[in-house]
Amino acid sequence: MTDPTKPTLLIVDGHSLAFRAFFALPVDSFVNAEGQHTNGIHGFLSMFLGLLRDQAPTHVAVAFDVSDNTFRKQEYPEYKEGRNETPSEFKGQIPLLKQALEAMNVTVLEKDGFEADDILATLARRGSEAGYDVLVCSGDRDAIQLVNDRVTLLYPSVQGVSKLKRYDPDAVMERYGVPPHQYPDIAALVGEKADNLPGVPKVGEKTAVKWLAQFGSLDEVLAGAESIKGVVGQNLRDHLDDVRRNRKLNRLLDDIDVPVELDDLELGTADEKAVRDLFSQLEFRTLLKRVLDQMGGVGEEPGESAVQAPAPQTITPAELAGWLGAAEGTVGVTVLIHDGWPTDIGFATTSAIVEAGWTDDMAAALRDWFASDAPKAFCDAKPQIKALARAGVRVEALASDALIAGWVARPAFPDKTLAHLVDRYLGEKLPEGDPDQLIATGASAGELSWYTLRAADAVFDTLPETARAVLVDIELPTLVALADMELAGVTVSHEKLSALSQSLGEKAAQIAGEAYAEIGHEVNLGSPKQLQQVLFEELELPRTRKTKTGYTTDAAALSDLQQKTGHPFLGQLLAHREATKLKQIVDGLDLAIASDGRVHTTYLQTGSQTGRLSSTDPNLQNIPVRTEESRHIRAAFEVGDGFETLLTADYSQIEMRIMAHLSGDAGLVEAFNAGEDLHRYVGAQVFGVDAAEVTSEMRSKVKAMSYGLVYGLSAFGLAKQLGIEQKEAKQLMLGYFERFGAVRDYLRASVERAREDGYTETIFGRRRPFPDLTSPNRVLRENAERAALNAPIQGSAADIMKIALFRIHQDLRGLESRLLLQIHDEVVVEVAPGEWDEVEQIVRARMAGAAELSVPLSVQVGHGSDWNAAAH
DNA sequence: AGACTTACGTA
DNA sequence: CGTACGTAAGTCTA
Repeated sequence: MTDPTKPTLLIVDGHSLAFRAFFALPVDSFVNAEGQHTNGIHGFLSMFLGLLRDQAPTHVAVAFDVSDNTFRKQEYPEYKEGRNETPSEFKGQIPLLKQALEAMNVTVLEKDGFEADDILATLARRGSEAGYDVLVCSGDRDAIQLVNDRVTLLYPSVQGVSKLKRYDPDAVMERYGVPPHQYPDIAALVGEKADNLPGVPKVGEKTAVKWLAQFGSLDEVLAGAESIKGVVGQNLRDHLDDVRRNRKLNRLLDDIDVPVELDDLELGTADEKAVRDLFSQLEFRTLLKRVLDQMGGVGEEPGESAVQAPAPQTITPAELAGWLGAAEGTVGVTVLIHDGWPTDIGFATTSAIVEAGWTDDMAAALRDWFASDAPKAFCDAKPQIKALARAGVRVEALASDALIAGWVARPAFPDKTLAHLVDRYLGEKLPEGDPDQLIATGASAGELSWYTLRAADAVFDTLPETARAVLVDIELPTLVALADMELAGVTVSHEKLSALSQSLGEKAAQIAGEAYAEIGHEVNLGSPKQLQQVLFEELELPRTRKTKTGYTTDAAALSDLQQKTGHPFLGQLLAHREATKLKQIVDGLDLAIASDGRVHTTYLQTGSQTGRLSSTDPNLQNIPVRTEESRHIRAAFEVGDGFETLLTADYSQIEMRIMAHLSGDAGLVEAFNAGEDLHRYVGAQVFGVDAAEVTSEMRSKVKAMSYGLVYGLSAFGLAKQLGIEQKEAKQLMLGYFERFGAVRDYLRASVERAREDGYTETIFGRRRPFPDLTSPNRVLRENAERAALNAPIQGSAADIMKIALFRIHQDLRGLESRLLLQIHDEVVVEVAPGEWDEVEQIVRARMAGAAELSVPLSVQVGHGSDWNAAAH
């Protein structure tokens, strides 16, 4: 590479390379908890560290442009005009990059009135005169002119910033056909679009090289312009001044006053504390490790380099209780599972690892410790806690779950595995198994526990105070409740479902037959593509809203078409859709009934960006309820054997109440405190009539408006939903805000606040980053605005329900009754004989008391032998 | 087989 | 041009 006896000076164009890195790395994958984009910084530093490692420079400097106000701009005001605006996600990365370089004790240079390339040129000259090997790293082609026997250019290739092409004089000759000092002549003739320097029309590299070879120099080309034939010759003659101007502007100044001595650029060691602080804020784990490894020098934290896990000791049941009793601090735990049952177990402190296969003796030896208040850290605790529970081991004192901590930190990009967390937060590699080996060759249960413990700590350290409270006071207790709910499952009647499935199937078949008769042939009614053929080409119905691949056939559009044309096929299609959809849900549900006659969903605690749960396999949070027919499905959810009844409890208008609380809108707060029918009350206010005079039409309008508010509904959307003119919708909104203006003020202020902070926060401190709020892209920005408007409201509701949920779960200890389901604002409890009164009291108190708002939390409770009956 | 698209169920 | 999810079927691509 470079001569080891000579000092090597590396000079880097910071701005141009960070900008290339910005476009090379996915912008959305590099966002820290504050919403700061970091892809340009990350990409630059990664490349920079690679340079330090591979080129081993002894002296280093990174140069930046200060502003657009350069001597070139003064000479030619159009210089660099017409460029696209710098993406907002990139702005703000440069100051942080400079901070990072300064923390690494790398000299950062900039000079008012000049570009980074001029600093590069000056230092390259001074370095080569002083006998250094000089490496110039820039993404600007003008830097090619700096190449000579002592100066090599490293130029990023199109594949990305990490691949740098070396240009020495021979390489320049080979690529451009001229020696380096002549490259600006080519550039002057061809022009540079990025700098808004037009060249000679129709002249490209080929022609420019030919002329230079022919005439010897640019001056001679210009002098001999008369002799060049054809259109290009004329073009050249017409643009002589442009070429001269280009050549003047693309000459890099190698004698500007850079107030630094070469000795000052000697590469030192990083300021470890500064690097740690900044990289922790930027959430750069891997880079932190690389910096400390490469530039660490003194003061490395003990243990930091010793990332080798302690050797795992296989332990006997007899020894285990003693080991656990002696362990200090939080213990990392990993339960390996097969078919829901434990197969292996491992424990780790920061300094020791023990592990063993799962046996009954082991279970007996563990039971007391797991039930004790000794703190335990898991990674993805829920399935492990469930497996332990199946084996008769109850887990108390869940101190951390690394996976959930990672989600609380970054709800948009939750790390899915321990390996991700170890990589991101520890900057280490989790030993990987060979997937071809039948027996795992990767980390053992004990080793996984060791990584889990350290990763959980590392994630926790990055969390802001409020997020720590969310994790510890809300998420972890919720997790324990969810594990029990999943284990319990809910009884679903196979008999009811198969009867339903059959009748829905017959209904669908009959409707399909009628539909085929209507259009004269069969068609796959489930195929949007075939339906488009039928609707818009055969039947020649008016086209609907466009989709990516054609025209939509969704229910709203079909109803609309039906209104317009009255074509019978449309009604048949809609009815068929409904029947098949229901049948599909029924069949899916039936298939999910386990051997105990119950359906056990899995709640994803890290599945949403707002803080809500989601439910999968099967999803029990979207069981139909709206139509009469669909309620038969809910009727198949029954109280289980040995229990007396199902209890359902749901919050009334919880999101509107939260909005009343957050906005402090006197009218809305009063509406809730009045305790009447909310929409009737609001309707009376908006339409200026007595509550008794609010018609059902008025009521449904304000109801739609109220709900829409929470989602950032526009007049357009409101009009569409209510089937009214946009003008009327606008009037409705105006009337609404006349009475409830503080709501609008709150919503606006809340989005503005989020734009400044880069994130939203719920009442309980759960944060969600919104980097797109400052995007220049209107669609992205407005989408982010609506989501940011909704996030604190939906998220606060989720927080409240979680708090209620785990408190109910705790209160139900000692009773036989148990929680079964959570559907966002509703819970379902299976009540044991004789426990109704107590259970109802617990549920009401815990739900109503989950948060102290300026309006009451109203809870509706019902009971019945099935879910449908209980809902009334 | 896996990714994408469309459609649709819930709060 | 209404937020947050999960599932299934059809269709396209490898």
